[in-house]
Amino acid sequence: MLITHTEENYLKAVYKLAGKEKKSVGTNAISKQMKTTAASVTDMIKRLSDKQLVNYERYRGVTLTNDGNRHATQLIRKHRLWEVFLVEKLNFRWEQVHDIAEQLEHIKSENLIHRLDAFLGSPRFDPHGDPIPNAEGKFMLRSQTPLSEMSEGSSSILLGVKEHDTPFLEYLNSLNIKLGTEIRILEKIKFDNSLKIVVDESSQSVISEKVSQNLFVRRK
Amino acid sequence: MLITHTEENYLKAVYKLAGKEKKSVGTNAISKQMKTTAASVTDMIKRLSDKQLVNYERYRGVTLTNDGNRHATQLIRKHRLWEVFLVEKLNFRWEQVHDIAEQLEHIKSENLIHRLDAFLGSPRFDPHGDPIPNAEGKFMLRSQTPLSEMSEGSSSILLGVKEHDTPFLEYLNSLNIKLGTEIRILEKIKFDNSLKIVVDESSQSVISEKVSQNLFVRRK
DNA sequence: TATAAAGTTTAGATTAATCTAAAAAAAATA
DNA sequence: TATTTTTTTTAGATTAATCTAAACTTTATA
Ligand SMILES: [Mn+2]
Ligand SMILES: [Mn+2]
Ligand SMILES: [Mn+2]
Ligand SMILES: [Mn+2]
Repeated sequence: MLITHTEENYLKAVYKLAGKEKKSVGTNAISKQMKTTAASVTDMIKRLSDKQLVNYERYRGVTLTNDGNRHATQLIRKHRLWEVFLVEKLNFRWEQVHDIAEQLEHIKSENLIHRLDAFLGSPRFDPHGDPIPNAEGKFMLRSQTPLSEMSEGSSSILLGVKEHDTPFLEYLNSLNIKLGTEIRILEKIKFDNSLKIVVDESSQSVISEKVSQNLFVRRK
Repeated sequence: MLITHTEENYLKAVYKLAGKEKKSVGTNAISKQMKTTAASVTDMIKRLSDKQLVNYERYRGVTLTNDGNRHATQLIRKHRLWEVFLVEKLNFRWEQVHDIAEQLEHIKSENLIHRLDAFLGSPRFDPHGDPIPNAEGKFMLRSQTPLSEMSEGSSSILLGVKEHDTPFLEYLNSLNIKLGTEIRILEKIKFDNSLKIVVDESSQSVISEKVSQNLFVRRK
């Protein structure tokens, strides 16, 4: 059964919004994510439901079927593998790859993705620290904590970022923060939960709570 | 100005059918190439004409404008670079890459193609021996002759193939013929112009005139 | 050169994907 | 519980890309 480019993007949106609790997703939430209108979403949901990719009842929101979930997971696999390719082989920086991967993830060829994976050495994480599901759709989980929950005086290593948008990643570049960087919390400012940090035991910065919530770390 | 996936495919079709003499191309020829109907072609041609990508006069056929020609050439550049990537880096065989490259050629990112070209070492020819235009759209020309025009007793080296469809390339594989292979003509059969050949001074075969017309060689 | 054949365009539909505006249902709240 | 607010759906259009059938032009040929 052929799934269009657009249908694939809706599946990804539902997957993302459902979270790991796989909760039911509403029309408005999808329309916001997809930058379309609620009316368009209702239309598309009916189509996905006809194709047995989502479970749908009027006014009740949608969940992915097993088929839909599998398809969404494979899209994420492709997206993240292409991001690794772009960074590792073509020397793109982590803030440049997402939009190109959004296009590449729709290329249809099982053989291609199988060979790409092998060429890259079956990476387990993408350039933003997100896990890459394997061919069967299984993710490698690892324990990570938002930096915002670490205590004053602690040192940790950056494992991943929550948001991947370019301005945020460029901001991290400007602070010399990248995957693997050590971050020590000098002081937590009580007033707004901003953090005074030391990056790789060299440069000192202050970051807002919002930034610290978007940095996933492990205790060093 | 945004050019759709479909519009790009029509531009490529016109480019191909016009040949290097850049002759005017008719509606039926395009519909055959694109596997659509003449009516669809007329419709699309009007759209391309509105976008100044083709010159069009009713009942008179179309030619590419400079813009259209530049765009078509860049598509061919992308297609052929991706084919090189698939063969050189992902170990695909030459008969497997065309359909995947048909998808990859539509990925939009100048930076991507620039880096891909560098990663591949700026190859001048693709896995089928077709020249890859440079970033300015210039092709490297080289003199090559169809094997069908070589004389009895001559030895030559395979530089390229005219058709790239999978069954033809698989047939060549079965004859141990690939780019760089030496082909010596033992005998030209007068009746149907089929050729008795020796491949790499080891295996002997008979190929039809049609096959020999699709093999481009240089005298050894 | 008149007629037939080939090639091309127009007319009118269809499908996917989108929109705005209005109606309907569910959820929140007074 | 009645009313208001929010969310979702339906109705009706629009645009890109496609089709079939019919009309029209150009080219070939008798
Ligand atoms: Mn991404
Ligand atoms: Mn990523
Ligand atoms: Mn090709
Ligand atoms: Mn090729």
